[in-house]
Amino acid sequence: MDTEAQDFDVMTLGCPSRVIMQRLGDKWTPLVFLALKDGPRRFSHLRNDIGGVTPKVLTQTLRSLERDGLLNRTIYPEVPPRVEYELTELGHTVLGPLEVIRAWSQDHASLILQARDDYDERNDA
Amino acid sequence: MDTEAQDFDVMTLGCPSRVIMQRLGDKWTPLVFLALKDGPRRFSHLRNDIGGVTPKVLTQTLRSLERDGLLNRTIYPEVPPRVEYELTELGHTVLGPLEVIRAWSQDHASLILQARDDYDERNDA
DNA sequence: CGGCATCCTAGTTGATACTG
DNA sequence: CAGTATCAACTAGGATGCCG
Repeated sequence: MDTEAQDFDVMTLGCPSRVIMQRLGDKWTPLVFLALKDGPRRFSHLRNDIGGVTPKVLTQTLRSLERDGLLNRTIYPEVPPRVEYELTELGHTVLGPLEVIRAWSQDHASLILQARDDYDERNDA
Repeated sequence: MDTEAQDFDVMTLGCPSRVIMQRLGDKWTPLVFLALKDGPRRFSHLRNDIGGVTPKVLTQTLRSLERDGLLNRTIYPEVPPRVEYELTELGHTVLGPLEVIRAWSQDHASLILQARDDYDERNDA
């Protein structure tokens, strides 16, 4: 079958692709992806990797991503319990785009910080 | 001069680069960038291009981006007033990363939508 | 035309404590 | 260990109306 995916346009109000894009950009999603890029990780591992995340919010984020088919959650019936999260095939395809954003952010952070200082100085000094 | 930019790590709580990344991912920022990619645009033009944005939020977004040095605001002293927004050089460098995200979102929207349906059906039908 | 001021709501985030 | 429950902000976002 052909793609016909170009009905989607993020500029249009209510277009699903816009919601998708927003999910990618939310506060914790990119960080979860980056934490999972090298393979499966346990809950507590993720919590440690992602500075400042609380268990509740981490759970929420993971659930959303699981729902969207971007990662899998595997429960190992052991004592103590073990749960692993792993990117799906679809999830792996986001890694590239996200890395680009991450790189840009890290590379230009100091420039932007300075632009802010300049702006603030000009406008209320 | 050398880069020394690698002090920044989005995984670290409080790292500025994380804030930057979040700004890129907020609700309207990417859409503003995409609306400005082909050159300067007026306020009302942007408002029309970006489905669902209110004037207040558009203004807020534009101000933030101006403060971050990503776009310039030019006032033409005419009657009626004309104000144009244009990406700065720095602003143009985000366009690439953002287009990648946009493309991914539009290309995979239907897959994700379906994953959601499947998930919801499995879990509460 | 291009905003700003005001008020308001509704969803998100967070701190803390507790459980299977 | 891997969450859930509860409660308390917080604040982004929206509706409306006025001004230079």
